[in-house]
Amino acid sequence: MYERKIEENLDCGIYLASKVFGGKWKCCILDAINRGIARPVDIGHYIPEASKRVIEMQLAELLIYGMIEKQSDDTYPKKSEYSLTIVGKSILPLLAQMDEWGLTHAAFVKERMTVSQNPL
Amino acid sequence: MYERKIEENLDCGIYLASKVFGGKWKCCILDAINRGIARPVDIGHYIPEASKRVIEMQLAELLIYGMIEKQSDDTYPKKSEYSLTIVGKSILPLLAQMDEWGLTHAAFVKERMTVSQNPL
DNA sequence: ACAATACCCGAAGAAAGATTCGGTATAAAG
DNA sequence: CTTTATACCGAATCTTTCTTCGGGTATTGT
Repeated sequence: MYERKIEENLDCGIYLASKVFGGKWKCCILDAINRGIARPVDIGHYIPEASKRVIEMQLAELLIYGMIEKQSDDTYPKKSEYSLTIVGKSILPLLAQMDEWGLTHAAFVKERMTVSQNPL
Repeated sequence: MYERKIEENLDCGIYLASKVFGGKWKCCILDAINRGIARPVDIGHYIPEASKRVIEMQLAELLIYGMIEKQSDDTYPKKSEYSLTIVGKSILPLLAQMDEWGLTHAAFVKERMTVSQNPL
């Protein structure tokens, strides 16, 4: 079984928050589910750049953290549906603000990145 | 020179934002500088868990992105001082909110993590 | 001279995270 | 009976990020 090597600081709010929704596509997944895109296949179509596997893994994480919940009727082909929990919904305003900050300052940041030659 | 393999999407505000302040200690560094802890040595003392090197690297990144600026009078031993730029200050409310969200839901998340046996 | 201090940098390797590929399960449709 | 569809999981490999260690520079104090 996998065991983390480097200690975590879950008492830092920012650290905990970024653990919960800091994966490569978690924000997009939450956004998709919030828009009613409930099933893994459809989330995959909504975010075509993300690999199928990472969506599965991050859905699993979000489930563990209690950000989303799953309804899975056992008809076949399986049709799992995910929805946001109350706690899951509570981060949406935060994501919206991050997005807004990013879009507002995108030009500034890009400018700075090209001026200094470093590719970060 | 290091070259990124995987394409980035800098047009997503969240992606850009997390690129700018998403490193392991960038938030803490910004917090420190905001509190007037201006010099690398002192930042290091303020965040003893962070390695010296990562602080240097993340300071350099924040400088490139224009979140902080450097005053370096060339007396010796060198005394560089960092301060937040206007743009750098503009993310502070966001960080405060992330921290608040994290602290508010820390107990919930930790509970969920222990109930499901997975160590993430 | 020479240590001490403070900042910065490079490079090797470890750790975390993502990607890729393959597999399981089940039932309905062809 | 074979194919198709959907969800999920495991493992190898690759990419990115962090750690660790060492070095360089230039001044001040001994």
